[in-house]
Amino acid sequence: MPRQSTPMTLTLDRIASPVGEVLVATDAEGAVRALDFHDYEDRMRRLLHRHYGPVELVEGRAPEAVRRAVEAYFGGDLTAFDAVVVKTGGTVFQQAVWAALRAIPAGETRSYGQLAAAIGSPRAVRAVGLANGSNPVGVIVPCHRVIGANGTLTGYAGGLERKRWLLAHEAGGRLL
Amino acid sequence: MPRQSTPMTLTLDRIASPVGEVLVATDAEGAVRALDFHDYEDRMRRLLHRHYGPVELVEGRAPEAVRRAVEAYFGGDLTAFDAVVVKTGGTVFQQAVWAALRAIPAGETRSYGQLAAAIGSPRAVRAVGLANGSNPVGVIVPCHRVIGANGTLTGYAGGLERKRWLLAHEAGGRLL
DNA sequence: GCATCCATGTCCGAAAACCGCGAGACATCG
DNA sequence: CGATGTCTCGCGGTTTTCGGACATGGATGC
Repeated sequence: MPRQSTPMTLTLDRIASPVGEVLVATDAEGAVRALDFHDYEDRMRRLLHRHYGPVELVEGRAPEAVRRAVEAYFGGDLTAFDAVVVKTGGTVFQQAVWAALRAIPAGETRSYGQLAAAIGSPRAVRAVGLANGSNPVGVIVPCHRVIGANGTLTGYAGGLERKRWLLAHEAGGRLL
Repeated sequence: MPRQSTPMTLTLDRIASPVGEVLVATDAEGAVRALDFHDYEDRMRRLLHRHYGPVELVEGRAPEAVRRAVEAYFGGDLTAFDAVVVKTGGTVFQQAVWAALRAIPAGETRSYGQLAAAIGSPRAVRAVGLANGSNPVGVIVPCHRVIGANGTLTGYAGGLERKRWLLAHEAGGRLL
């Protein structure tokens, strides 16, 4: 619950993708603070507000490196995000989860339990799901690579349809 | 509710005064973050923790300018604090109250109602009292200059005895 | 004057509700 | 029998809600 009074300013860009327009919020240093799909803009704002307090979003272009990475990823270069810098708020636990997410290579998946174990809290499975669901930087921080222990997709903030698409995209044609 | 994980480090100095030893916590820039009397050290730590999360206090000397100001004030130079920089956390409301406090000249007093009106929330009288009571920077931010509408001293975090002394000190012999 | 009572704004701490899970217990159906 | 489905319950972190507390200040009634 941030109590700061000085509002934070981010740049909001919109980039086309096969699964709909993507919103990207970058800060003054060019780090990505949020990424979401256009039909979840209010959710994005809510998350930003939760973490940083009052946030002002001004429409504008994200740094070219970021734009190129997004387009490259959707074009098929699955490692395009490796060099992108993201910055997040959130609790210690959430940061741990999100960091662990970025360690999952494209094309692979993990179960919520595996992820929980990876951060040292093997029983915090549901908490992982919760943290996953409040990930502000979609796609780049690949919360879509986490699925149920039995292979079910279970849920995705951008809609299960997109989760399915992303996983298929990353599988490159292999299985589902 | 600060969620930062990196602990903050402050310098804790002790300065003698006619009403007992005074504790002063200053940050790396030399700004005063807390000031309290020695017999309320735990309260000071509690407030610091509330505002900044984990705080590490290392014993050491405050900047000379701060030390001199404290000694000068207790020596009779009532304007000695004017140039001292204080920095506080707290909610928007609290910051407003504390800012309004510093605008009260030495030798004068205000009622809780007057202060509430001054910050634009005329009915937030009790809230002002509450904010007053959680002022981390005693004496410099003169919460002791606020008294009941009928002239009662009503309360002081450092003990009513000290409040009385401070007001008498600032009145310079005039009345009570 | 003095005791009582009440409306008031803000903040804190405790408690409850919320979940993008997962394991186990059963039931069902070939 | 085994594969599959539904259900129940415990799990842990976060968010939300709620109940008091309070450095007041008026309005009342004696």
